[in-house]
Amino acid sequence: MAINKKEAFSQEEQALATMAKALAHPARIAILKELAKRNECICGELVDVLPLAQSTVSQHLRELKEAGLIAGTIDGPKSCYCINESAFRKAIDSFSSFFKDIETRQKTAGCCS
Amino acid sequence: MAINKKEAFSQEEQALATMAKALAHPARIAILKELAKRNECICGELVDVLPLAQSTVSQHLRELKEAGLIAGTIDGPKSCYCINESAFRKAIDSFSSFFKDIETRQKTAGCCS
DNA sequence: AAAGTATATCGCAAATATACGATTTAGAAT
DNA sequence: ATTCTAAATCGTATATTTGCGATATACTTT
Repeated sequence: MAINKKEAFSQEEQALATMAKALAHPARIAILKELAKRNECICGELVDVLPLAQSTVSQHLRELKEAGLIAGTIDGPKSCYCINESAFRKAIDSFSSFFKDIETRQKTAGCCS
Repeated sequence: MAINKKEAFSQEEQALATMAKALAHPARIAILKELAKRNECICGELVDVLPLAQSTVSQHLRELKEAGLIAGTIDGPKSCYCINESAFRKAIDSFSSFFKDIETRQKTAGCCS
């Protein structure tokens, strides 16, 4: 019975929800912070920093990559990841305009606040 | 094997991930937009607007309520929901400072961009 | 009191996410 | 060529999410 009804919503709503989902796990938040902190790409150092197994970290990295938030290149036997700035900025813009939209419409207090 | 490792992360990371999760479904994005649009609280009109069954909408509303993003009061036989402005603003601040943090650290281009 | 209306909750099925160990892949070093 | 190292992928177990119909709840209207 759990058919995916997500397609029934607007592109914009779907896109924002997808970005939110990419950020919906503390491990992925931590990964993004760590990547930004080090600036230059790192790889398995994340495994040392995070309280997760190597395979689990790899999985989270793939999710962030699929969402487009990070990019990865193979550097010898290691893998090197970094933040995809343009995609990230687009994500920020989506969130910002959504938040702004909510805030500007919300002029007066609702009946239950 | 899927023990919850979320507690192993910082409070801040967990809180942000929780907020992101609340926004991680297009139905919940749509609900928030609709609530903001109408400003005054509405209830089951959401069921008419959304392509989902009444029980499913109710479930999404509960999730948003648990995340603190909306408030609900019982108004006779109907239920009345609206955006919890202060909580919402706090959420916006969390996202903003996270994004800002990422952006400011990310001065130079990473090795794989 | 009885019937109607609006919501919430329960129970269930299916899909997806989380996590890990084991294995595979691929380049580096001996 | 063999061994080593780093990372991705596979297989699997469990947890959570999504979705719906059916039922329960609670207030209104008749």
